[in-house]
Parts: sequence; structure tokens; C-alpha cells
Amino acid sequence: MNNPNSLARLSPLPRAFYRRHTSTVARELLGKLLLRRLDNALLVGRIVETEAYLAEDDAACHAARGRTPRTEVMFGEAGFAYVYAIHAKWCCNVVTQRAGAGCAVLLRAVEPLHGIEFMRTHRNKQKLLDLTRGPARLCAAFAIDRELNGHDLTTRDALWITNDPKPPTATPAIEAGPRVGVSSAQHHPLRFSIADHRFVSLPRRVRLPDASS
DNA sequence: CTACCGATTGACT
DNA sequence: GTCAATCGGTAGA
Repeated sequence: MNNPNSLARLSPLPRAFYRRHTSTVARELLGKLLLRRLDNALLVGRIVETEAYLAEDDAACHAARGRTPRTEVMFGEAGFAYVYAIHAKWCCNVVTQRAGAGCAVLLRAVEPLHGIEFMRTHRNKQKLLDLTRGPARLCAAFAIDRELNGHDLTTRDALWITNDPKPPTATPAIEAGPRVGVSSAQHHPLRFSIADHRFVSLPRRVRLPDASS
């Protein structure tokens, strides 16, 4: 297991990573490490579940109804955090593609790796499985709120994402299915997760047919 | 200003 | 499985 100090020295994913198509970014974020630096703690989690919200023909995307004060960050440069409130809780996205496109990837679940006691305190929950499984739960555990809206994820400041230097398996299978809590575009598999991972949030997952079959 | 909604969660049967 | 608390964002008067 890497120690947190060495993980904190790894290079953040570059902006080019985020400038690609939203579905590609959503899939490739699986297995990456989310890092959060606070005054008195360094938190690390492995991203195990994401959802894509597209720039085109996606009524569920917040940007679909045009620019508002809330969605301004989504229409900006890729690689910045878009943090929004839902049901009095915070959720964290990463902005993708091109400035002006209006699309992002929602971080739905991580596996806690470091700073677990801080997460327990911040979530006021003891059970490991409940700490970061779900978009608002992971934000509470990582102390992510509106202060990080518009934060640049390509520096080692406050919040960023890196490659895992020691991935647990060579190439984990990826599952895909309809997005959670979204009625539109149910036919598109825009929710992605690491197959059979215990930290993936609840509703049923569907294994995508293998490309070779 | 008020009214309504929601990319959720946690408590409960 | 069901259900409602909770509050920021948004639209509209």
C-alpha cells in the first residue's frame, strides 16, 4: 500500500485527459485516485463509479437548459470541478471536453484508501461501506462543498486526481447501465462502475456485453 | 419576493 | 421494499 505522502506527490491528470469525450473520461476515471488536501488531513479514494452528462441531446444534463449562474463552470474549460447542491447535499463533477460545451462527469463513489478516520468523523458514520458510496456521501466524507466549485483539478492544491501507481488488478471489468435517478436517456449506458466492486452505490448494475462476443 | 423541484440519503415497514 | 426531510437553484410574479 502506498503511503499518502508519496501519493500526494504524484502528478495530477493533465487537462488533456479531461478534454476528451465525456463518456470516455467517465470510463477512464474508474480506478483513478481522488486526492483531497486539508489543513490537517490528506484523503485518498479510488474512483469506482461515475456518470456522464453529455453536451448533446441530454435533457438530464444541468447545462441542457443553457447558462445559469449554477452551470457557468460547466461551460468553462475542462479539468475544473463542478460542485452543485441536490436535496441539501453536495455532489462533485469534473468538467469535460471543450469550453462552451457544457458537459461533465459525476463522481458517484470511491473506495476509501487513506484518511478513513477523518471521513468517519466528517460523515458521522462508522461503517466503512457507508462512508463514500454515493455522490453526496463521498462529498461529505471528502469535505467537498461549494467552496470547491470551479476549482482547477490539474494542480496539487485542495482537490485533484492521479493515476493509481499500483492498480489492484491489471484490467478490471467495467459495468455500464442507466444513470441513477435520471428518467431521460435510459437507453444510454452513461453510468460506469468497476464490476462487482463493493463500494459501488446501490441500484442494480448491468454488465455490458463483452466487445468480443 | 414566493413557489416549486431535485444527478440524495437515511430512517423506517 | 417505502417515504419524507432538507435547502440551493431556478423561474416566475
